[in-house]
Amino acid sequence: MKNYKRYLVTSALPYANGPIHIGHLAGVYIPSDIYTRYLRMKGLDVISICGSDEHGVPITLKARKEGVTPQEIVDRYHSINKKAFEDFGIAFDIYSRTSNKVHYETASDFFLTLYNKGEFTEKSSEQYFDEEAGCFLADRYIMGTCPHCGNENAYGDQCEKCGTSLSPNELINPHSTVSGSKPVLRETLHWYLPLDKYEPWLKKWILEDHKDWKVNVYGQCKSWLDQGLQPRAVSRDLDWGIPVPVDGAKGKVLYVWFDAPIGYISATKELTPDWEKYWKDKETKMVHFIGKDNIVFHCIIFPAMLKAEGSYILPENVPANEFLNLENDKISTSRNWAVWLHEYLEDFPGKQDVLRYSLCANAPETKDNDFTWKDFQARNNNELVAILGNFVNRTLVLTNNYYDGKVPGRGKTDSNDDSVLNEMARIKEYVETSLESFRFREALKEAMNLARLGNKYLTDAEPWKVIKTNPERVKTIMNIALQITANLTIVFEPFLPFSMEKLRGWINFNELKWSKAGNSDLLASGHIINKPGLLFDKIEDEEITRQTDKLIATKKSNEEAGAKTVPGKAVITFDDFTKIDIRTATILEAEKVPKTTKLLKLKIDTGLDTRTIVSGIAEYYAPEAIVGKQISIVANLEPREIKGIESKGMILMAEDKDGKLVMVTTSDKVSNGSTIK
RNA sequence: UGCGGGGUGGAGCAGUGGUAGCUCGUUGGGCUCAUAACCCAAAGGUCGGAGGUUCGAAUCCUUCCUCCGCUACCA
Repeated sequence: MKNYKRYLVTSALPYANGPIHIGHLAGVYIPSDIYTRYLRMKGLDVISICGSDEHGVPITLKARKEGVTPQEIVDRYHSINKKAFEDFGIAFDIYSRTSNKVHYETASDFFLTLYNKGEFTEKSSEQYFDEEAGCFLADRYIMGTCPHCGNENAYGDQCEKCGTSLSPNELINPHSTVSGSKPVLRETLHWYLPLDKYEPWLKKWILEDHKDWKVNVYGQCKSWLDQGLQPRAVSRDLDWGIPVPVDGAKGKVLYVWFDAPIGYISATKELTPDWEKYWKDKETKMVHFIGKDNIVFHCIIFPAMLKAEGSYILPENVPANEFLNLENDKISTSRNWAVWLHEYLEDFPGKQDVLRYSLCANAPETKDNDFTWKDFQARNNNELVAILGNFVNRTLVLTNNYYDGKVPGRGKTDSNDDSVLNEMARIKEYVETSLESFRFREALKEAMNLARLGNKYLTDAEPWKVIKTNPERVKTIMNIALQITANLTIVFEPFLPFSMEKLRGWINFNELKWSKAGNSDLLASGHIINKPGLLFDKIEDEEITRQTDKLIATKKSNEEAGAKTVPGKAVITFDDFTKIDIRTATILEAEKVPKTTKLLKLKIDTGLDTRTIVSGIAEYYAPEAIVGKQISIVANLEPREIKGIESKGMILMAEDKDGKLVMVTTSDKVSNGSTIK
């Protein structure tokens, strides 16, 4: 393993439009915190960088919705999240923000360097422009009718009703959410980073030189590289963000994905005047902690930017985690399906380490995992209380009883003593190896094995019995139990900093050097320990029930919200209505469109003609079951090509609130082509 | 749909060719220093299904099913 002079650890910048939840913690911030705490304990030169990502369209939308400025939004969540991290002991050296002056300068300079080196290509394209407001509209600023489900409040990038992703020019009757006017297409110029140019280099750098990356990360990169990279726009027409620092770029800002990772650099600048040695010296090891949604930015785009700039180092590893679910359901901010950090601390004050422990022990390192309150309780009661807390308690109580809190001297050891002491040293190595390779779950389990070892040692040695026959021997036993306790404060420090601080206070021990772990003489004979308390408390069923009830209530209110029928549409004239040619028809043939999940190709008799219609009903109707059925169709809809088949018309379907489709038919059989009015 | 990542005892996971392992839970026993905590033992798996390669497969190949993420068809 190469030895580096210093470490630069970055954690994904949380987006400042909402609070932090357990998914963020488990995926990114707990691993990065454990890693940096460990490196610091080794006495290495390490800095941990994070901050709020404060640009981008969703923040401006949220601001508009609440009638405040974007700055107010980011100020709010920046301080909430900064505090949440502090409260949980996530020890960044700096928690900065991308609305800082130093970040504006850094990002502008970065852009200019690439610009002057001719690394960008320029291209103009047609985008929607709001003539009343006098600005270009980002996708999210355009609303209109969803061509799929008829929802009149679909956004330019996605319809939130049916989940379809859209592009603005697909919307029917698009209108600007800024002024309400109908936008027009207008030419606009943007700068692109030609990722394709870096493809050969990226292929070598990742696919050949970094085979050691986690399989999910490597696989995702390989997939992108195999498909071929496209130039990517680095600017947007928007007024919230960092202005593009060149002439003729009025009203244009850096695209948020370009500006955000540079935030790592500017935060470092803000932290130390020595920032360049962390970013530009090959002796620095840079590690990005992120979630799986961020892989492409940190493994492909940001490295390409750094490479294009030329003077920066590249990440040595990008240990991305998968996602955490909550009680079998995706965590979702908008559905309030989450455990928010600030709420957790209100319900479980002082129990940061319990959450840290259960999230790390169940971290989604190789696949999506599920957080359940029952598991949380079990981890606390059966592991933290029963194994770690109990061992510490047994040891300290016995020491106080027998020796009045004075560490007894160790006499001659027997073979069992020796093997326990050797095992202690070996556990340190295991924890270390696991941490170095970003296997935090495993590292934590190994650390817990030290407490298990201690429990077993006490039970085997039975000092409470031996004290009656051979008090000298008990001194040795208790000395060893106390050495194990002192060791626990070191190996658990990265994982459970709050509890270990408590424990160090009880045993008057403040040696936080990783190199001391495995040492069997941490507490000298005669060393005085204090009266202990309990390291962890049991969590009763009622507390867990309160949490699950809370979630059940959330689910219920979501269902009620979802059960609302689609809002009514605007009034139309009778003329409008008569334009629609609705008639009965019969399905003659039906077959599945190959390589699709939802599409059926139908041949139908409309009374006027026989025609083909492609319909997205395959999930609800089997082809053979619907041949011969009489249905209703819109006969005069503009033909459209779907998966290479021309579809002439649309079959009427009733869609209920969970998206189930049911055919609209007549109650009695009528002849094909009967009009419906 | 395409691509990526998963599917291993009740739960959560490890295990990339050589007798299937860990933590928790369960059952039985022991101990009493300890927050009914601790220690020992046992039960529990045809390693998603089906084919194949091999002396030998959870592990390699083919194919299918299924879950998650990104992506795509719903006129």
